[in-house]
Amino acid sequence: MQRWSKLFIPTLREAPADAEVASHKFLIRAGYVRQLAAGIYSYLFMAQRTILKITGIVREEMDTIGQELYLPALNPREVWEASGRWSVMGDNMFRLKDRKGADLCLGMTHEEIMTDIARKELRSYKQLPQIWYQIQTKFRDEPRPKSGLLRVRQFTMKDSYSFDLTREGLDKSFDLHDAAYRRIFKRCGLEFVAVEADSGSMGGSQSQEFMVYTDAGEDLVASCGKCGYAANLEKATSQLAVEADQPATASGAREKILTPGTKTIDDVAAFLKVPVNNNMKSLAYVMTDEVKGQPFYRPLLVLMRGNDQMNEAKLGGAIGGREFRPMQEEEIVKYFGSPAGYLGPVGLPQVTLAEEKGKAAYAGDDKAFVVLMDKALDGRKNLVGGANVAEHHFVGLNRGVDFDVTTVADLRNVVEGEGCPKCGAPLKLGKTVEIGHIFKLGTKYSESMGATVLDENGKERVIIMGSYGIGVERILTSCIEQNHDDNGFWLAPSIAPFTVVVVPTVMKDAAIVEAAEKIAAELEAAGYDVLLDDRDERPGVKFKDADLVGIPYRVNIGKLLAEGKVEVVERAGSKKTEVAMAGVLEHVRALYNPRA
RNA sequence: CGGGGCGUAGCGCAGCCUGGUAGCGCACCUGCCUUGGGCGCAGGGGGUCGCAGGUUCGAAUCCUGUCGCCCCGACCA
Repeated sequence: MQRWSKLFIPTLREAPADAEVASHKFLIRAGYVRQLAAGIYSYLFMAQRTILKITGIVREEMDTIGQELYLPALNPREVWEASGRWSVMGDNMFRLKDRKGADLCLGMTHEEIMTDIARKELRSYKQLPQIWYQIQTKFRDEPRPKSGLLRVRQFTMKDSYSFDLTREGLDKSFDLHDAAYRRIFKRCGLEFVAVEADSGSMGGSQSQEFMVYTDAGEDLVASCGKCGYAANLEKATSQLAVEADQPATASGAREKILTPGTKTIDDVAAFLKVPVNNNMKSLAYVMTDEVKGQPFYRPLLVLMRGNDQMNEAKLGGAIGGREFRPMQEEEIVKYFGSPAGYLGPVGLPQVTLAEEKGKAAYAGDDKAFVVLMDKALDGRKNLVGGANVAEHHFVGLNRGVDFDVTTVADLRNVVEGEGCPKCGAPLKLGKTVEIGHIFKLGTKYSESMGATVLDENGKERVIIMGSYGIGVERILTSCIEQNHDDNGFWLAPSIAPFTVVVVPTVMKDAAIVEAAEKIAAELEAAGYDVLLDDRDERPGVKFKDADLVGIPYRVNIGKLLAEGKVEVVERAGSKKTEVAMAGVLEHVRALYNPRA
């Protein structure tokens, strides 16, 4: 049992002005955390207690499928060079030098270190499969830390890695994680969805994210209430309504039209009286490419329907993970010979598509464009597009006649209400926070770093890996986002810093204090984490604090004691019940039994 | 990286425009009072006005630089 009067729980009546989201405000107000710098927080007593409970649950579940390790956060450059990520990670990686001038970094994730152990130690297929996990601090120099503990530069991650000989083995390791993650999040009291996701810069094939719906989220998830389909916007697709094409021009060929002052798609559509989606908008980018090891910038043109939004993750995937950025004004003039607003694919020099080690390669000089077309434009006729001449657009554009494309790909963002790709029911879009991510890495790291074993035929085989993460603090923040009101928040008893707070309303009343002590001791003995609010404060202060700090159950001992009763309050829903002294334990146990 | 905002007591803010040596509420300390939803009264402690430089007799206030923090954007050409 802990006594509030002895603890450091610095609650605040007001939240700092710069706190925006609920979890940030309440973590500060409830005395859980204090900020040290942008995206760097100190966890005080209450936060640390719940973090320990969360990691306790994570550890219990992970121990059923793997083994816990603990790896260095301070990493030498060499390990990250071995995988190629020393340069890929860019400014997101914290870097430093030791006294000898050698480069070090702070780990953002631990594929490299785990793979390094595997390549040095694993020799035989008989040692596989392995699942190794750790709970470690991760460091990421986020370009923009925000929303309290939601996007930070230092945080706790449970990360695990699986090592298998076969694809089937990887599938099994993946499924084990999927099941363990569901158990973990459920035990933490979270509502979550598992969604198809983009595997991003980590590389890999199948990828699944665990998301929590909250307005504080940064990711959009498209989901179908009918069949259960759910996917990150970076991956989501939909069934689109068929749209009517424009009739061909009178001549049957494309025609160049003067369209003065029409710099946006909407302007053009209105001017020509053509539906926006019969317009083809041209987005200009430059991408990094290389020929024979020589890197250079290559122009990239993306063709989309007028109303559609391009998704950068999808674009990145469509160009094989090459880096890209929007073209700047001077570059537009240089590559297109036209000012922005009138760009189109007609007459541009274009690359040819080659195949290199199973990866798409582009052949052509540095003036040659890669032209990508969104799938929604596939088969469309007589489109409107820029003429690469100021104040002019073409009508009657047709692929194969007026222009060619390098690749057709799904590049657009799904819009709410479009048909589910599986069952056709309308899709919903919701903001979410990512709390976990599991994916099949394949051989990306084991191959580049040389992690191999001998199989039963004595043949060298590259280990097949998976990588799996959980953001520990995000479990806490998500719980608060999902369970709060104006007065504070409540956590699931499994992760709350205390399960019950016992509140004697008047400390000068010996009978009340005695009864409170008795009840607190009784609950403690029954396995509850009990906080006794023995502060000499007015009842109102104690009640306000109790509501604020996330404890799911409260027992008030006060004026009802004259009748031999106390009051049990369930924080979620604020349900109050009068209970006889002797029945308190039984009543609370019916709400939650820590030993069940 | 682009744009915007803010740095004055632990928290929330005023003062700055129009320079004259810093204030309010909450919190904190002492005493009295009160005791079921942040009670009341009295007294008290606490601030390099983010930092550096400049202008001035004099700078929280004006100027320059710098650091920090927050928000928006970094797809619709």
